[in-house]
Amino acid sequence: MTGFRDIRDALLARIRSGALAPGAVLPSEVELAEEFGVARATVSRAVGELAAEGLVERRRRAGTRVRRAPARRAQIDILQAQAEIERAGGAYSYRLLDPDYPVPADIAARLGPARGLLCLHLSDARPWQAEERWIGLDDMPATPVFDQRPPGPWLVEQVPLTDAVFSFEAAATGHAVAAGLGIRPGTTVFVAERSTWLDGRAITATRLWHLPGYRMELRHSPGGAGPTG
Amino acid sequence: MTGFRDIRDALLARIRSGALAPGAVLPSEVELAEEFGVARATVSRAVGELAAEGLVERRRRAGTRVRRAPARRAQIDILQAQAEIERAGGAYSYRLLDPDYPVPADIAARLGPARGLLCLHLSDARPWQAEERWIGLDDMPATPVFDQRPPGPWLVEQVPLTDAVFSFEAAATGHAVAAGLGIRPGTTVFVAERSTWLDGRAITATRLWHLPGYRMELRHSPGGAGPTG
DNA sequence: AAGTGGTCTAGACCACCTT
DNA sequence: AGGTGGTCTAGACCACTTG
Repeated sequence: MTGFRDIRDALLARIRSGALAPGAVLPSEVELAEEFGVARATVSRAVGELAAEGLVERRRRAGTRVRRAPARRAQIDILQAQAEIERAGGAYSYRLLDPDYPVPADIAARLGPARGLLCLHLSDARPWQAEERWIGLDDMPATPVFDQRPPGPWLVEQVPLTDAVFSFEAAATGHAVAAGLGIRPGTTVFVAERSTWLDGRAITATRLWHLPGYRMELRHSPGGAGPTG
Repeated sequence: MTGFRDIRDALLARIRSGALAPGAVLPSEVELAEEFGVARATVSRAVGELAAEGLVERRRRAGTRVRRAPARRAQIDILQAQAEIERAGGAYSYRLLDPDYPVPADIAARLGPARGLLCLHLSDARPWQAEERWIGLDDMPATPVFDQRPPGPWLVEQVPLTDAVFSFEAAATGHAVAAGLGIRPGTTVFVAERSTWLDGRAITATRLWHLPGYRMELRHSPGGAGPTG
């Protein structure tokens, strides 16, 4: 039996091989349905997946075209520190470094009155990631002390689903962060920042400072199958 | 009329409000179809989107549950330098720095015999990004000189769709890259690396070196609507 | 004006997994 | 064993946009 995956993969193969070159128009859904001997809805789902991945572009009346500059669209799963450490085979531990961490101006502008803290995620008792965390005080239930458990999981439970803005950069560590990580202050490292929004209001912001040499990796596979190598 | 988006958004609101707490089981598709007065396929599409975003987990017979640790899954669109510069309002230009750039061992291990080059992407005639590029020589049509046009678009046309592995890190610039960017050698900057694979064979690899202060930003919105703030 | 994709319906069968 | 999600069908109507 022919499923929507078969059709999606067949079209993907045509694109890869060049049979459907960038800019080319695909046969219409009706034509593809006849060719593959399936209902139009099945074709629609197959082509819809290719469109969601940015490989083709669909427009009513104009039809479906292979994109000339395919969006290299990758999905990242942002893991909590504990999950990432344990996936790498390390034993996770946690330490609160500063329960009353200052709130910089740019964060205050976003969050309004906020509480700051600095904590450390360790792998096999070695520092692995320093977390600056700021939590807005509006409309937020009384926050725990976070001296035993990290703030991330608690926040996820309080506000399970939110919008987020991520940014990644190379930035120089301040004194507190460097001391926590055990590196020289001013060392430039990889920083991942996340701001979390609910209904247009910022709720919490976090900056995650990694050790020198850290890499964030992600994979992208059009069509779903993972890279072999 | 009730569409699948309405149902998706209604369920999302229940999850956000806590009416459907983490771990809770959603009503079955049949029940939701009755509640909203739509066909089961419509409910299925709505819940399917939430599942694709990692907000709920579906299992046959067991039903659909709200994930306890929601995957914060974000989609990145990796832009070509020219597109990113022009989107930021700059005038794009290109310069080839070294048509015979050395191939480091780790790249050679992946690509086999390869050609290397170093080039520069400029915004308003100021260096913006240095690109180290290596192209495998197997099964690749004769490569142009790349003295006028960047290699990225040419490769996209040759091999429109490929798997890719991305990585991001903070790394120290070498002499050639630093000279191209006009910064001090050894400066640690944000680096984005991409390896491109086709059918398990590496085709090309690239390392993109940015200026100090560069940030890569991306947004994530469960359900599709963008963050308001 | 006409043809394309976008969506929905009502029904059906199946694979899978929990009970 | 039975209920759940997963998928497909055949048909329909609609929105859009191009020619």
